[in-house]
Amino acid sequence: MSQVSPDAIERLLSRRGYRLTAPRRNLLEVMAALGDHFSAEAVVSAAPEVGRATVFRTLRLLQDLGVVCQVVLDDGTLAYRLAPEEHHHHALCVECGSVEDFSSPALESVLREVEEATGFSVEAHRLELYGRCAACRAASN
Amino acid sequence: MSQVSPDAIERLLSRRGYRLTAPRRNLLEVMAALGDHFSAEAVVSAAPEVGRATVFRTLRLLQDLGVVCQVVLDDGTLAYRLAPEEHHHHALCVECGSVEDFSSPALESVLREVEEATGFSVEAHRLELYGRCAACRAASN
DNA sequence: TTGCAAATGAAACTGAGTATCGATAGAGTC
DNA sequence: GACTCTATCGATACTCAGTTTCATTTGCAA
Repeated sequence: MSQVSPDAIERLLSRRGYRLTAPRRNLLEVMAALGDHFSAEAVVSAAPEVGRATVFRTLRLLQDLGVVCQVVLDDGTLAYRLAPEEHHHHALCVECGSVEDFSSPALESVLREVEEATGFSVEAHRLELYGRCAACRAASN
Repeated sequence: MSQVSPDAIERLLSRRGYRLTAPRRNLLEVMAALGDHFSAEAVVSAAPEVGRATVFRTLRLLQDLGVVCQVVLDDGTLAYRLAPEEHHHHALCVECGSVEDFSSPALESVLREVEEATGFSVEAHRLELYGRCAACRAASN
């Protein structure tokens, strides 16, 4: 729920043996400033000093570290998001475009059911909801 | 669950007032032959007589008609699939790459819970599972 | 302070999808 | 069967997303 601070991520990086480079610091600032969720391209143009390849490398590194996650938009394109390390899902508002995280223990038991019914063993999953957030519903009554 | 036949789709097209053109017939054959799931690019190169733009237009049309659906692969790229019209989800085997459809009434009640807890009204959703299918599990013991 | 592997950046590439617009061709009508 | 009208098509060129390559730079541990 809480946004991860660039500082905390920097500490995580060095703890894991990754170098604390200027481009990485730079990108963390930029992503925090971009807010909610952002496209890779938005990061590229918000950090013109940083090379394209480095942006994508860093995005992947941060995903591997679990501090950035992918968001599948309703049209199927990908966005990224600074996110809590815990497993969570996204609720995207089709009206204001905001993204909320949520987690659902009940979903886990649904997956367990599917496993039993099909013999498929679930190792990972994505769940994305599209709809209207509380604020937008209130606004339009 | 059952694969939709090109024939049935052709009938659906004309019933809805769309023309039954040679490229469309062609693409339906190609998609059926590509099987399980396929990238847009695979369709483009499997149907060299059909223009790029037409492939994408047709993919979108078939999605709107509900006979083709998107599949989000584990790396976030999109694939397509001839699919039953009913709402369903995908279980992707990371070993053999196969896709199985499933549906889960229990999931619906999970969504209802989320709605009550957050005030978010869910209009659509995606759920993709990644793991190992029954056949691959049996094979590798 | 130095050395070297990790990380970077420029540039060119692939892959996925869109836009434009003149040409083509279903399919209903006569 | 010919006609016509509009949906559809295809060539082409474009954007956006992400990768590859490889020579250069730079954290940081010794």
